[in-house]
Amino acid sequence: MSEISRNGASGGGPPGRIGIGLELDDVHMKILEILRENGRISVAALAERVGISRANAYTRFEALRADGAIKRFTAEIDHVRAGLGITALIFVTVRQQMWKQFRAELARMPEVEYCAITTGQHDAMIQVRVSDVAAVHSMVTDRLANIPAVKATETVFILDEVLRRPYVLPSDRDASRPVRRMPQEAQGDVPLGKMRFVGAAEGRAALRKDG
Amino acid sequence: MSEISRNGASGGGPPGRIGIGLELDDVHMKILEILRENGRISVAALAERVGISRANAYTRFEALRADGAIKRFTAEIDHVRAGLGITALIFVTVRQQMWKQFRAELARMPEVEYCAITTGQHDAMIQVRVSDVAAVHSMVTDRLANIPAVKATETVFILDEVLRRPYVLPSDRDASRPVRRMPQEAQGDVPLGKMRFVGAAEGRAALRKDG
DNA sequence: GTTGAAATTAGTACGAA
DNA sequence: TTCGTACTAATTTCAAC
Repeated sequence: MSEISRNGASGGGPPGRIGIGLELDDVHMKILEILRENGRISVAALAERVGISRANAYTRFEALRADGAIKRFTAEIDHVRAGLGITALIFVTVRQQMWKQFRAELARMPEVEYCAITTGQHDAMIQVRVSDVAAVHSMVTDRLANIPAVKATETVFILDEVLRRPYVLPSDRDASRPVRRMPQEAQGDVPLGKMRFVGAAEGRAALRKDG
Repeated sequence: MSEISRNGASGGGPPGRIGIGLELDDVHMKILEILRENGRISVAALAERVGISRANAYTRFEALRADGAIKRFTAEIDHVRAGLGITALIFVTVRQQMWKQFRAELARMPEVEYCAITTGQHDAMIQVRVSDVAAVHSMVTDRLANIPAVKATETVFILDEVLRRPYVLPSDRDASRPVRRMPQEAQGDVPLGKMRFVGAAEGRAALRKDG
């Protein structure tokens, strides 16, 4: 089990603490970027790449860890090689006032790699990795459907994972959005009809409170 | 850019090689599990936890890396702390025969953390992390809508990331599915109406070929 | 916040089981 | 293959600046 808090905030920090604990400067950001692409780099090498002293690098490294800005270090596994060749997304509609139960049941399903609460038609999206399609079917019909909190599910299979980036930081964003434009002038000749934003369903705002 | 191949297979291996390069035994699996929860553990400590010699651990560690079973080591960042507090899922319908262009454009969008091709109503799901909701709007209307390959989009926001596990390996699965049951007897008194599996749309099978 | 030197640990090589 | 040991290189810690 590894529950992470609202939008990932205060991952490793002391529970109950709200707000920022550490003001992240450019050097912190650079450290995070490097650690995202190489989580096993030594702090000494990190210091050299960032252009700071080793002691400084150790201090900042520990601060980032303690603050929760770095949640954990992990190895990305090739699931196919590991015997889990099937990935599926299951969109779940959850009965109101039953989120606590839903989350508890999720914790008991090791096949679930990721779960997010979303706006839109469904309430949650879970990503599962299993060895074969039969296991997806079993997962949905045996386990999910038996949870009273689950009102309905919709399952799609992932045919290909095109992209998985560890480089998502504000410094990347700046490069792609050098100028902040007004939506009106930016849209120009774009056919707006092909876009759709889906907000939360009625009464959804209350759903997070009892989770 | 970090393109990963079909369902993540042969991630770091030599291109063009098909099939398994390394038979993964229980010891390999145990190593993968430990590295998923602690990507910065020393090989010496790894050897001790697995119960093998250091030399053996180094050999296996390198083999897993070279084989591509371990794709990379990375630090999981708290995106809120890093200034990217908004996460959204954008479901994209892609015009057939234009996947190559779509993928090329994706590579130029640093906000995109993950992209998968799926069955179901839409063709792809992309996950983006940005600093504010305006950036999502800008992303969808300015950038995605201007891609000819994009026929339509549907955007939902992630309100909370409940779970992100690094423990998805067959050994977990075995614990949760100790007995392989037939679907019929397994379903029992489950209301089947609430589940829905969504296959690929017509003509979708051809989509991956020109990607 | 930086540098440098001591203590510790990591990584490599190689022979034996 | 795997293990154990010895050897070399690098990292981390700590102290002074």
